[in-house]
Amino acid sequence: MPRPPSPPSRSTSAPAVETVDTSFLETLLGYNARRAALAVIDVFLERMAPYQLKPVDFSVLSVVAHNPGITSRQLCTTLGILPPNLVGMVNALEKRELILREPHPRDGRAMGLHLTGAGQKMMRDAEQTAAALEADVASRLSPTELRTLISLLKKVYRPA
Amino acid sequence: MPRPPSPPSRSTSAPAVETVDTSFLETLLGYNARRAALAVIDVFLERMAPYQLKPVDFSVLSVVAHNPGITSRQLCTTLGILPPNLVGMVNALEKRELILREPHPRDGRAMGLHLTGAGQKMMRDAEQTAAALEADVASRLSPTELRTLISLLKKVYRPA
DNA sequence: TATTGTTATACTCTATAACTATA
DNA sequence: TATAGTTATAGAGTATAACAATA
Repeated sequence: MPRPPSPPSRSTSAPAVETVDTSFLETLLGYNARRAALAVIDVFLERMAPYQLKPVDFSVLSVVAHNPGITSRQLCTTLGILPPNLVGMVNALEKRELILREPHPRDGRAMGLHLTGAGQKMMRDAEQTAAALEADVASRLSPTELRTLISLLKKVYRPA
Repeated sequence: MPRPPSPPSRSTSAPAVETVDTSFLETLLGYNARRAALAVIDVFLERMAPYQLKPVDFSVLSVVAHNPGITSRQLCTTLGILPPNLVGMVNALEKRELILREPHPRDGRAMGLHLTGAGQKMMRDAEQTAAALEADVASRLSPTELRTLISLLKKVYRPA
């Protein structure tokens, strides 16, 4: 198992490190996926600030919007959030009158989650903003490249 | 601004929510990139457990391995870590005798970071394990698709 | 005056155990 | 008994301010 090129021999008068070599990390999918996700999230935080929504809040509201009556448990499973950690988020969103809990029609233990009128109105704008912001972040990709990228990402994390 | 198909009319005897619809979130690059990154990281944590390396530790060691003499400041800039948060990591890696601090040749304030012999030996195995693990996670992608995916991700987060 | 490394500290995120009320 | 929602709490991860030594 050969070690490729001999290291830059630190014992010379070489200037320690001038330009940092990250070529190995850049061969790793995990490294690149994380950097890309963080880049998008940075812009997300800026542009969604007017709505006071962080990515998790947005995900919760969006899933509730498209699945009225969904239970907390279902939300947790879908988004990979642990139940104790969801409670605070839902409480906060309820205090902001964007979301509300109603008794589940057939399970006395569960609560169905719904958007309020204000919540629905806000999410229409917020989802549009999110889509626009992503298009900006991915502006160096053609529409076809973006579709390819998303489809390949799904292949990585999707169960089947 | 029309609202597409009428909602599943919760007021009927409909079963609240049966299958959760995440189709909107799945159109978002940020959502998909984050899910994919988390999927890779999960497997990373399992398979790198024998080395007792979390993703950050691995990144630090890998960059030091390929850039002997690099300063803490350079490491922080490269990996997006804040200086106060790097201190503890380097201390821990130093205590494990994988890394060591040496005075910088030309800057009395700075310390150059280097891998120990044990650190170099371990990272040769660890980097091989990381590459193998990623190939497994991306097993549903062809080699060409994986190359495409990584190249598109770089286009998203890279400065230029 | 500016920068490197560091300490102290606070805030957020994520994780575990255990309780209650319903099933 | 098992599950939904909740509480309390612990542990990572991430953030800012400030200081000593050196540039």
